[in-house]
Amino acid sequence: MATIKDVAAYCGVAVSTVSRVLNGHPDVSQATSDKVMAAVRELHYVPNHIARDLAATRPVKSIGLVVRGAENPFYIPIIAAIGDACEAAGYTMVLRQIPSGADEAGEGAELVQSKRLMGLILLGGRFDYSQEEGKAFGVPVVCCTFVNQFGDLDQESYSSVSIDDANEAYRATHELVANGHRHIAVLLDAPDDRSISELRYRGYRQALEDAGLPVQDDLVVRAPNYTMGAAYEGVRALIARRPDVTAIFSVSDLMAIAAMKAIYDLGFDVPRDISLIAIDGLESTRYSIPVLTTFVQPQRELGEESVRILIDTIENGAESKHVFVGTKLRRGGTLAPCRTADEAA
Amino acid sequence: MATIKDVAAYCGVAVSTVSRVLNGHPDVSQATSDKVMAAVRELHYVPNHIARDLAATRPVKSIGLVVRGAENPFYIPIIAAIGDACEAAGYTMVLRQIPSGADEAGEGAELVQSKRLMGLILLGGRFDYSQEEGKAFGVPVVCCTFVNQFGDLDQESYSSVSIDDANEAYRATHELVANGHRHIAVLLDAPDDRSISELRYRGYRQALEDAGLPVQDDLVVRAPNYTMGAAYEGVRALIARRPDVTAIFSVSDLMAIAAMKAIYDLGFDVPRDISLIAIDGLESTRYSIPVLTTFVQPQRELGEESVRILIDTIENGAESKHVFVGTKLRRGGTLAPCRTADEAA
DNA sequence: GTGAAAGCGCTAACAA
DNA sequence: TTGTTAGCGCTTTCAC
Repeated sequence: MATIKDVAAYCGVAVSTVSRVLNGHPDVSQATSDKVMAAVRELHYVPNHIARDLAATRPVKSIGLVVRGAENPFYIPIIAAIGDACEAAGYTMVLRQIPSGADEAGEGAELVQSKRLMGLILLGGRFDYSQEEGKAFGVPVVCCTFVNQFGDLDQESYSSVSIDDANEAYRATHELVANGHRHIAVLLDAPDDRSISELRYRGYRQALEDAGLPVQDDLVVRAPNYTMGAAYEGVRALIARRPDVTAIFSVSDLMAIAAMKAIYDLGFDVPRDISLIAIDGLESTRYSIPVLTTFVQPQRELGEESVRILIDTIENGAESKHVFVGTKLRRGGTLAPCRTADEAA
Repeated sequence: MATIKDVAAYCGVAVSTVSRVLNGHPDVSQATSDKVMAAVRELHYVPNHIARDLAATRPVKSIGLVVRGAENPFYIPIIAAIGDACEAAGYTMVLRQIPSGADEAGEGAELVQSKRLMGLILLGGRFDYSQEEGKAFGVPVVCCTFVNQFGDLDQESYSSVSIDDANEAYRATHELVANGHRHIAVLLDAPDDRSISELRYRGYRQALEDAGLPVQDDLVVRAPNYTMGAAYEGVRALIARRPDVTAIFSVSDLMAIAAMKAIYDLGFDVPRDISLIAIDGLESTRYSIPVLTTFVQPQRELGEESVRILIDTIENGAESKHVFVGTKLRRGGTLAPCRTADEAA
């Protein structure tokens, strides 16, 4: 494999000269530059990034992206947007996928140090980082799609870009209430994971309380890891124990799709018998029958804003900030007024 | 940031000693080892991968994965499987996502050289590599999910793991024929991209010919980039111009879902009026109503087998091979016997 | 405008 | 068992 030395030898100049033309430094004669470039092509020379990064005194523009649960299609456009934004800003993105159960704080810190990264974006992480974990990173951190709500981490020590989960869940649940629904179930992630699911659950409860409706445990369905299979089974069980349920708020699109199937398989109709509303806005749920009614998250914006904040912090020492991006209600066909509203009220 | 020198100085030994304990080499006294490990913890030392890789004389176990069109959910489980398999084999996976239009052969070659990778997996690539492109890699290459059918690349110069696209498409189309369908449309990717879509189109045509049915251009729907939106519009147009169509073979699950929606929105029923069959087997299409009938690809197996072959070639110089993995027909509810079979025949 | 030389952090002979 | 030393391929002063 050709090295910079080979190129230098090939055209009789010093390696430093080759380095200069390769990096577009001034003070190189056109003739030398041409000669070097010709040699580069001739020898099929490709710079070795490993050596380049090691030698570089100016910091290498690179950030890490730790994705927990990358099998979730919701993250795909976000990851793509982050990749594009990094590319555009001249940064290299190092991606690390970790299983749902893994410790992304530790993994992230290790990644940052071993690859000498200048910043870190956490996608789909936990909500309970400790102060110590926060300090271990040593570089600016942005939490994408979530806020560290349950830990004791200083809000000044990191940034975040997400939707206002509790509030959006409140809005979703309120849509159901406003349509006359009284027996409203909720489809959550596995028990007590101190995550997005819990925040949305709070919004759901608040909406019920504000409407003067009771919060009932047997209207709660918990599907471990947001899986469709678990959601499907959970909703079947729900309908069996609570045949009076007329609406379901799902914390994710995919679980709502599974719920729809469960309802259908039991011989009921969406939205005639049971209404459905969710949060996420996956592209594919525009093609469900009927179209899923859901609060669409601006996925690309979530990713782009995360990169913007991170780079601003890295390059200009900008203060940390926590931004909420808005969602947009896609009015599909899974929500209808409650037919039994009067008697149920 | 602490370096190996700091650790060495901290506990009064040479850097080589630190290096030895860090890399688990034998011939280090327990006492020294303990001392070093303590210092490592004390100083929060994390080895610098960049320097390590540069210095390593033994080749760094790493492979590249170039994914073209990573926004396709079909690839997610494959990427995850490849990542897991690499991890298990002690290899580092470097992922490069590139847009659908990009030149993955060039990108792949650049990636391999600049990061000094030992092998390359191409996911979702083109089908027409030239011999020259093949040589440019310089390391073993495995094409995952496709075979280089249209280029003039030697079959001995690379490996591949995929389904037998033409054959599976033949089977899918044949299922429709066997159910009495005579006017069978096909839902393809954008025009003439010399890709999977074309191979499947071949299988479709062959199946029709073998059944003595004509291959008609106006039964072909082409949706650029496999997008759902294009598939939806395309199928609406298809039904408008060919109201006699009773079945559609889609080369991908997602396009089939979009087709289903189009059929429904036009007031028709699946499978009563139009039957649907596809290839892919996405998890989420188990929850469509009715369940999509499709040939399920063993996604994890595709990824794992690719890694196995690549590493075998790297480490043992194994010969290149081309393996076909099988699919499994998931009999959902989108396929029914043709009601107009008699008159149409 | 160009070359010589030092070193980035680490590994791996080779000595001791 | 441990220390010394020479690089890995590149960037970057500092001379010339």
